[in-house]
Amino acid sequence: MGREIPSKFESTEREQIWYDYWMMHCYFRSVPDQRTPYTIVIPPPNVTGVLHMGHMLNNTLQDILIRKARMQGYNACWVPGTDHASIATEAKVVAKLKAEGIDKKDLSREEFLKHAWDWTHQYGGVILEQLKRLGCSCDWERTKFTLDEDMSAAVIKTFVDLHEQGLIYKGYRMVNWDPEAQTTLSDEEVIYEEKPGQLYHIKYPVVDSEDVVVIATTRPETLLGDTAVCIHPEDERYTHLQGKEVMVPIVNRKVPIITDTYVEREFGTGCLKVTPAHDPNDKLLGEKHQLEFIDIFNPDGTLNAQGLHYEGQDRFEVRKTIAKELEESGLLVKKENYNHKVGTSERTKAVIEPRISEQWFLKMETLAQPALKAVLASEEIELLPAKFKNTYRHWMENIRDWNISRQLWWGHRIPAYYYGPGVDDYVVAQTPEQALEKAQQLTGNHALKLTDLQQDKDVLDTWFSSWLWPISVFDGVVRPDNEEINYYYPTQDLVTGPDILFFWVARMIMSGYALRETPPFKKVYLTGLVRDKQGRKMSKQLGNSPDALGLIDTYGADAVRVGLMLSTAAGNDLLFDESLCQQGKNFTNKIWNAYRLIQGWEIDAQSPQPEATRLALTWYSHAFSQALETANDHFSKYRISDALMTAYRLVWDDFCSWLLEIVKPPYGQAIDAQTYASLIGLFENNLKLLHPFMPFVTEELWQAIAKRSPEEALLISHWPEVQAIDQALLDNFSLVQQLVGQLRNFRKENQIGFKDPLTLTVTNSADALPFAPVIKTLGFLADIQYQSVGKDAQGGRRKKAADAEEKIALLKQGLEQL
RNA sequence: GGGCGCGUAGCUCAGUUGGUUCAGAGCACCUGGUUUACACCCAGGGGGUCAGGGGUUCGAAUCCCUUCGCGCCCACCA
Repeated sequence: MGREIPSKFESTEREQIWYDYWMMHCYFRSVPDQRTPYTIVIPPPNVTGVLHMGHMLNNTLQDILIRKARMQGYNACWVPGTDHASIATEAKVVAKLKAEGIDKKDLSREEFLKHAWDWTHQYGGVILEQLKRLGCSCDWERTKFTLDEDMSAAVIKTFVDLHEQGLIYKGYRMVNWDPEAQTTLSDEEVIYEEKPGQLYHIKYPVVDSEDVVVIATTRPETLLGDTAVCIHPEDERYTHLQGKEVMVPIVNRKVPIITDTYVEREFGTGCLKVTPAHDPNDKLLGEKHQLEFIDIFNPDGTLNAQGLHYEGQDRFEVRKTIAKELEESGLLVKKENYNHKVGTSERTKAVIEPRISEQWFLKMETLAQPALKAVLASEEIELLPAKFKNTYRHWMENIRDWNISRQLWWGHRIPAYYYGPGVDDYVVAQTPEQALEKAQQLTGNHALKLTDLQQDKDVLDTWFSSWLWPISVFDGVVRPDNEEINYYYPTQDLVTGPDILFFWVARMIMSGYALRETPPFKKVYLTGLVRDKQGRKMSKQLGNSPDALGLIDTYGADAVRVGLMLSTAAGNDLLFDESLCQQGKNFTNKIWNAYRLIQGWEIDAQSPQPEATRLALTWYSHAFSQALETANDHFSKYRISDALMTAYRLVWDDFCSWLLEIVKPPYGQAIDAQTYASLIGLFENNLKLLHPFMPFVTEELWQAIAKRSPEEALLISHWPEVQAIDQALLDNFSLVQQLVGQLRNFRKENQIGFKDPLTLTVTNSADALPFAPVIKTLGFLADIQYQSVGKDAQGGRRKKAADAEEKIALLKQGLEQL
């Protein structure tokens, strides 16, 4: 690169060039060696996703951490990858096929999976390419996908092992059914939303009597599945009904009136209809009182044959028409408006239907114990910010078994093989061959063939692969003693959003202790949500999410990174405003122009270094060390935003506004060689400090300063060391800064131009005037004269601040005497 | 219903064990400046009853109580 550099940093073009340069020389590649490892595993984004603000935020943070660690001499390893996201991806593929006129129902499992893989191959790499544009220095050769063969092997092995330990079981349970995706969801995937609804009061005639009971329900359609009516045993209003039967309207089914203290007498009519197949509480009642379970729904949320003449109609449609039918037959007493919480699917937004079905579960209680201890008692794992510890504890202490089966095709298929017609006629094994062997042993039937085995149709919850991520990416599940897992694991930091604290973080902690008896990471940095300026969550529906790549195109990746980091304390939401990117861009430009100034000077090897310059350079090296120390401290506390602001002010204010203004040679004159060399050295340190935040512009300037070999790239240079800091010197300089300000005001107030020479008279109290030559230079002073005014009273130790104030006051006086 | 957190300048936020580094930073704003790195700039400036009230203390943004406003998490009231 020649001496001429453009007047602006051409981010779009140059960022790409530097990224390719790094990639070509493979400096992100890490292999185990003598150094201490510093490892981060990426929260794998959805394979078919595109980069959004949340990704930019947490990946910028990870990149800053990994780049700084790399510069500090750690063997930095950031493992990238993507998640197959079974329900989300399957939903997208189904929608795409539908748009093409293909119904999933008409496809075989194999045909559907082929479409899903095609989709994955088409879009799978997109988000990773976008991360490269952000500047993420991941170890790309290690890129993993949660459905890769080795990842899959880890999942299957874990399932088999946990099953053998008796932790995985099959259960006939009430689960959250998503009629849209037609699969079950774990409790964590259900979002409860307050929704307006209606409370219907319905008459149930008492058998062999003119009497009726009135029940209140928000879901009248479920009466088709009613198998009892329940009252409180001590409710005097209904004592006379105990032991009798009622007739369920429409279906005309005789059902018993049962009593249970579960019923709240004050709510509604104090009389509860019991639908064991479609309500978790009713299920408990049903089991307790041995009631019949009648499932009235098809998987898609329409009614089945139990729905009589409503068969085939949608549940919400039936709710309306059934109310109408009841009204016509005079059984509807009233309906009132009522707000209630409705469970919806996190992914499809469909209203959840509680349903009884056969599912696979993982027992959580024993797994949770060490994970709870690790965060709360031993603090082997630290959550940042710590306020999430409470939330974590609450969840872990009340943990429920994890429903890990999903009625989907896109995912890891459950390794259970049925050899007979019964629901329990199965064996669990890693391969069909092993399954056959087991089945033969178990049944004693050695005539069993592979074709006699039927593999379970369900796949595993996506998180059942993600929870192994920090271990499986190093092949630590299948080969638990390999060199890589022993070297890289446990990882250091995990950076992710608090929304997946339970889905993912807690479960990784559990798998870490279950599989390796160690924590998967030491710190968890929980970012905030990215919100818009009005504080609203960014979402596609609102259309308030800026186009992430568009921002990079407009401002450059460095600027966007700085913009994001400027106001983001751990765990605090980030109110994002594009002007932050503008601020980032302004800073990029400022750094760029500082270099343009320096490199534009002629160098004169002969001319001596001015005293003011010598002093200023000394001061800046101390100021730099102090800022570095502060920034290091912020980093150690994961206060990334503060670390950046420290560097920002150092470079903008101290370096550009003070140092460069002092050393700047008069127009047309050359700079002495010694100063130039020192200045370049100091500027290089600035670049190192800024590199983790703004990798591109700093590398560009680093390479512009001198021709460097790939081994000398800034990316792998060494983080600066903190030198001894002379605090007195720094204090003195801040006096200088104050005094120069006073001088400027003095000129302004008295309308004295900068060309007019001034003389400052200093009394002997301030005769230790620090940095006099600097003051002379910056204040455009002709001279500084010292004047004795008698003995100075120096009684005792005066406070530094008071002393300084006095000095400034005296100096001011000196000015007024001019 | 239970739990956690927040409220400091116009905006976004620092403010560690109460005290002369306590009222701060960045942005925004106002005033003045540009033939000589950068107007994506420079110099200066204004601006806060630290949500309201009460208490503890020699002393409170900081600790306690209370009211109001906001956010998040958990929970089976039909």
